[in-house]
Amino acid sequence: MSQTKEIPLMEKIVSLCKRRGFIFQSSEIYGGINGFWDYGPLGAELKRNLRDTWWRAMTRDREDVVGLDATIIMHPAIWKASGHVETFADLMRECSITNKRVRADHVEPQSGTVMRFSGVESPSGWRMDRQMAVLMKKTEHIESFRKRVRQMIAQAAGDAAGKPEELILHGEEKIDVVESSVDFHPETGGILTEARPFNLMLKTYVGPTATEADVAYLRPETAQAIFAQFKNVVDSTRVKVPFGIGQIGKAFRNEVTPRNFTFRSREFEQMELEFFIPPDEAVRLVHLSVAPWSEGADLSMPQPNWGWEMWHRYWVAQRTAYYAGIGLGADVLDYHWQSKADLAHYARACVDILFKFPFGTEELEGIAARGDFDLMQHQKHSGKPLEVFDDELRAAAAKLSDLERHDFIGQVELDWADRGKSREEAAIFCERLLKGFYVPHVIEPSAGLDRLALAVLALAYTEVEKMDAKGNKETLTIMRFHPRIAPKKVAVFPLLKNKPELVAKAREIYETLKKHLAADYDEGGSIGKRYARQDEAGTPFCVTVDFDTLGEKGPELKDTVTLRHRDDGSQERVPISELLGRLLPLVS
RNA sequence: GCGGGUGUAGUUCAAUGGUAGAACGGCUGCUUCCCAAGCAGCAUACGAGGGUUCGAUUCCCUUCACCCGCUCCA
Repeated sequence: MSQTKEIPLMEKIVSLCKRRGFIFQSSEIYGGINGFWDYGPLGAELKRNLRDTWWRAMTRDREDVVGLDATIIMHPAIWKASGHVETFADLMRECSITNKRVRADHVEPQSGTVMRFSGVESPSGWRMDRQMAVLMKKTEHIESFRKRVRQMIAQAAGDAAGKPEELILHGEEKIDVVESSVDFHPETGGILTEARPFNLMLKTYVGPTATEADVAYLRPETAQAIFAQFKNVVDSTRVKVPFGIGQIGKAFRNEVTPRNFTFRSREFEQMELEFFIPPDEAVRLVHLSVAPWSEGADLSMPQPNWGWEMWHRYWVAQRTAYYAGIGLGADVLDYHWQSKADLAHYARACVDILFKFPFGTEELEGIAARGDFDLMQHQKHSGKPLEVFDDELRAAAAKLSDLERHDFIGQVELDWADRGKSREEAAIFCERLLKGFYVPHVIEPSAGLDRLALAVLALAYTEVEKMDAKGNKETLTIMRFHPRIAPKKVAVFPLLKNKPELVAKAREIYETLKKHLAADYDEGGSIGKRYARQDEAGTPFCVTVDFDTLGEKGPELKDTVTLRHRDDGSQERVPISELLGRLLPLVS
């Protein structure tokens, strides 16, 4: 048994997920389907708990956020407005050696000699018998060309091919001389594949005819529905900026390479908040200045004079506190502030909250300050105004003198010019703003539920070495979930299953507890085995009914049970009547 | 999508051109049993399709899935 072959952590987690019913491969009996995963009984509970903690923290516990539950398939125009379809129109071609992708209409014409290799092999025995055509540029020396080809192949093949300089190229021959050809990759010179449309949106047809006119998409993010329903929410709920709309739901992406278990899958669940705030210009008009952010600023309570930057920081702090509340503390999280160059053109700032997964530190959530880009896009494409009206703003604007008004507009034009916006755009914005109207800006904390589930699984996974009764070393697995998110909160056992009095009492306790929290009942195997089973399920508490419970040792222990704690195995004696009161606060 | 690797009970592994064996887990029974105790018994697997062969889990091809590297990631 002490056969210690080191199995990577991720593999152990995947095994446990299957063994205990957290996560299964989708459609497994048919061989599985790439990029899709199912949650088993324990996983479904875990995911539901996570979903609930988010919903509670982001909507119910707040006065300024409301919820939405929109459809997965929406009007295709939404994806045109959002920019998602644009990529779809792109025809992409790939270098046939490195698979580097270029837009078909962006290939620069090149001239040179086309060389063909019939294969390559390395001293380690690796070989590739594929024919490869590569363009040798006019200015390129044959030796540096060969070196470059070897490097390309080595890189594309990864570790298997070994060192690039040791690769042996076979069957080199000149096959053509081309002038201004667009069939070779501008960087690598590798011959390009046929152009093909490239888009990560999953496509379907609405209606029975299934023609091009019926094309619709499964949403690649839940956010757009929130923008599309912005006006309805505003009109139906008396919300007032600043406020947010939260949504949890499935999204779909035709990922090129689903990887890392459930981390990148093709069907996944998002938890997104779009939090709408006034543009800084409106804040300045009403409050004369915008609160500047600096390190250590008080972010505990939103203030009326906050601009986008404070709001953005506020949400980073809120989300960090949320993660801490379910056991993901500062020690396992990291932050990546995107540089100006990485940012999408419309975004003002974006921070990724990262988790230290076994396969690397990867994104759990992105919190973006998106300006008014989204609502403006939908306003433009739908032709429906998505402005809000603000009495206070209009009153403040009305108080301005002509000179102050002029100065204000001038300042806005200057600021906007810095962000590449035209004077006309600034003028239209000012005109509306001074009448009390604006299109809200947005802060978007967007989290992946499946990623979060994977993170808490990885974090919870703990192995404990132990000597068994025979003196052999054995490894026990404990899933140390935060009690709030644990799939099962408590398990109830009779010490022995062949004593009807013990069983009856345990059943009675179980029936009572399960009305209030996710409970489990188990009488199979020895008591130690049952504890171990619950440890693997991550159940934080176990309750055992024994002979003392029945009063066999005297009246003072009658109607008390053993309460056993998962993380340290400690036990205490608790009256049955106090159980629920003890457990409920710990798990909710 | 490209290259490499891997597919055998629920899990981790073994063996074999003549249809598979273990450990753990699961189930049943016995046991005043508090941390995977013991005893007895039971069930469960060659990813899928095709080919070669008298016969394929084993060899070949295709396919699917998983892992790694590249690529992609609104």
